[in-house]
Amino acid sequence: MIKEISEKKARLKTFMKQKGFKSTRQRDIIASEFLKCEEHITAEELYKKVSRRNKDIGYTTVYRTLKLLSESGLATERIFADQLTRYEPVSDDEHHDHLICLKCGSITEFEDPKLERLQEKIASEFGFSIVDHKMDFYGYCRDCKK
Amino acid sequence: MIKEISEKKARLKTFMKQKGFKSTRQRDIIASEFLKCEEHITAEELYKKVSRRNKDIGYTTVYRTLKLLSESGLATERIFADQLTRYEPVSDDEHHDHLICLKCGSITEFEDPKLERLQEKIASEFGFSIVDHKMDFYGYCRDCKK
DNA sequence: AACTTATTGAAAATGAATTTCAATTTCCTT
DNA sequence: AAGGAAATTGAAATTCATTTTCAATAAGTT
Ligand SMILES: [Mn+2]
Ligand SMILES: [Mn+2]
Ligand SMILES: [Zn+2]
Ligand SMILES: [Zn+2]
Repeated sequence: MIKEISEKKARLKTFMKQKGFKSTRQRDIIASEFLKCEEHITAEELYKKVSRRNKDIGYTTVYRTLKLLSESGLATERIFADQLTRYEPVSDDEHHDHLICLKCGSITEFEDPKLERLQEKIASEFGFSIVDHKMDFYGYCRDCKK
Repeated sequence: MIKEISEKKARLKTFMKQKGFKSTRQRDIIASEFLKCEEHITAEELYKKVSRRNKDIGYTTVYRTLKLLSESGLATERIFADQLTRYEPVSDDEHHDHLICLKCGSITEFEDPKLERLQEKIASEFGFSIVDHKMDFYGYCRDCKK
């Protein structure tokens, strides 16, 4: 997993070079912190993590770097019911959906090919071609429903 | 359908009386305009419709009345990818999901019991009990995909 | 009519996210 | 290594939808 992180950082560097963006100390720190963190993090949460050791890195730069990570394909933006933009590291190109607990806030991921196929089928009945979809379940997780 | 509207307005009145809210000219106008309008409207859009004939009704009151309509069960709040809060009249307690066209912006509604059942099945595998879900498809409608 | 309570609209406030801008840094070219 | 164009940075200002505040007004109860 440490290898995976440096591999991703290498990918980011390639992306930046290709786009004419510059490598900076800030981007490196923010990206490292992001890539090793738990999933579905907000800009503010990441800013706090980064600030712990680097008091000179600005809020704005965290926002900008998270955008950059999205553009490079290393992060995905997600917005759940609280309307905060969250980011999660992308592991290859696997797609997944989410179960969000209304009590503890935990987010569980799942993937179901049957579901994806059914979605395509429904869409095609309307002559609709799906580019993307959002599928979030809100309710109570095993621990919270008691 | 005109009967349906006045029926809903009656329901709203009952709700307001029960909650100790007052009937006002503004609420009546806003609710009427909302209930007869096309679906998935934003506060601003409704404000414009209302303002056309009633230049004295404030923006804030439209926001507040839309909230009231939600609380009374006559409207549902929906947020799609543009992050604007939209409201749609609720017809009984039927549930539906949405196909949103990325080109023309049209929103098509659908309902699929098979999909709902599959969702329950997936959730139960995680010991998760669903309270609500959000399922939006983004892509191109029949007309726009050419 | 008198009175209590809710409602209204304008303006101010909120809060996440974006933009602006002058100072600094990166990195390409000599 | 030095110069210089172009990108980046952080703080502060701005945006934009939505909410809150508050004094004036309207509703509904007695
Ligand atoms: Mn996820
Ligand atoms: Mn709908
Ligand atoms: Zn939980
Ligand atoms: Zn379309």
